[in-house]
Amino acid sequence: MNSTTPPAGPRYLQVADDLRAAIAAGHYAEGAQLPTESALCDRHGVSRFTVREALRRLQAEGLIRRRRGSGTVVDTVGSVLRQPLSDVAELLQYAADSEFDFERRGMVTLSSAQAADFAMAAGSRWILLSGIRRMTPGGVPLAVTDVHVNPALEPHVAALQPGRQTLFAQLGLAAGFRIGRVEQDIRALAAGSREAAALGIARRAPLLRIVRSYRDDSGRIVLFSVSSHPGDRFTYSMHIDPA
Amino acid sequence: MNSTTPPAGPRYLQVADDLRAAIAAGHYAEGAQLPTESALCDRHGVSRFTVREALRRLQAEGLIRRRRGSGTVVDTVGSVLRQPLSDVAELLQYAADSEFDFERRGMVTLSSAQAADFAMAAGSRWILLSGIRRMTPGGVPLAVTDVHVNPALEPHVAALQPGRQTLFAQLGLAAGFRIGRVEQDIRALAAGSREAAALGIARRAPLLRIVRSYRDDSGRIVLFSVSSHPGDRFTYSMHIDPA
DNA sequence: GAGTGGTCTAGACCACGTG
DNA sequence: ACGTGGTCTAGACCACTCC
Repeated sequence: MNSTTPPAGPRYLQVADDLRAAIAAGHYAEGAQLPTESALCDRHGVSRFTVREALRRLQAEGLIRRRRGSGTVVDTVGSVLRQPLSDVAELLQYAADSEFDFERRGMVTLSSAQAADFAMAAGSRWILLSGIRRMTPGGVPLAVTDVHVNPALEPHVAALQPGRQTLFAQLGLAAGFRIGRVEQDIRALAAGSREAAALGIARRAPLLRIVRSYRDDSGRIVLFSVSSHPGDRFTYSMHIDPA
Repeated sequence: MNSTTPPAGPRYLQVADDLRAAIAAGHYAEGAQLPTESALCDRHGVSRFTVREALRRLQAEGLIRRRRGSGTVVDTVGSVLRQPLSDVAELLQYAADSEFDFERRGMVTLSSAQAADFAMAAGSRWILLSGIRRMTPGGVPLAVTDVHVNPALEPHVAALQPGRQTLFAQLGLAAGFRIGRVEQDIRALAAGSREAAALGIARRAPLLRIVRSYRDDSGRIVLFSVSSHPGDRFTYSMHIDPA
């Protein structure tokens, strides 16, 4: 037997997780210099390729900023309502920062109006779960969300748990598929009576509507969610880094 | 002297441009298989590292989709109002798909309310340009936009041209800086009288408000823009690919 | 000039999808 | 079984920033 235990996935993810945890633990403050690439190579006993792949991930998450000649610095802000979105990991992270309660509402068939609204196929059938997302349990509602699950996953729906894990991640675990592409459409519209009541805002108040579709790695739409956020309480934030 | 002319930047960008052009020219239809990595290595006479970096860019743009074991396929949709946003190149591409007319409105100082609204510093001073973005000249307005330019760039403002090039790109060319980070915040709010009149919608109708800040590579905010899109006429669309 | 990150090579082994 | 893309090594040279 070997003295080392290499259980987890790629090494660059382990390096990235290490750095992320160190930043979260406050070992590197905002604006602080991170170790150089060669230092990280030594510390983790990996090649520069691996270290650079790890740093690439952190940069995509907006956690660090890099400049040739200068080095790598921590570049993050802690505002809770900001939702940086660079990759799927970040998308899932957002879910972990808030609380989701839902109830099953049965099977639905999309009308042509809904289909156009959600960019989905008219007449398609889905298992509907409705819920509310809050920053803290019992706190101010951040969004009212309708989650539509592919009926093929019916056997796993009953086991879904509310909380800080995305339904998508839970279904993936239970049904054994892996994440593929995520698409999302964002628009503004006026609150209807249902959203107004659930969010505690006026009818016709501005809403931010986010429709996300999640595909597995074979391209099948596993579920799509329709989230309505009160305009005065939610800002969707993201960034893009060059190259 | 050598027979080859290596004028442009990194080789992976040349490879990426070649592939992008080939896809645009229809040599690879939507869903078609692209050459394998090793084939591209041979064709361009570069290492696999370089080819993979090129393919990584195209994947970030949403142009291709890759799966281990299967291969690389073209994966694009041509809908005009969708705005995939994976990197700065895509952001600039969006501008090229629409038409922007503006006029100079003079120097402004941000009130504390505006500062909070835009996530900028109160009391900061900017050169204000106001304009309207349309899909086609004289067509339906897509957005009304206020562009705030850093006063340090005053000498170059007079030379700015309306049209299909972003003001940011024009300023970068004129003032000689390079693109750094782009950040954007998206929220929903009710139209005021100015937006209503400019966009031809009702007062208090829902608006999608996008605030974008552009930094050069030293972190200075070169300009920020505040765009208001009519909720019933504009959907912001993006996607995220795994890993 | 010393040190940083950016680009690049020529190999290697592996996990996965498809025959 | 084979070919695909995913991960990884151990080097190298370069552009850039800072001292």
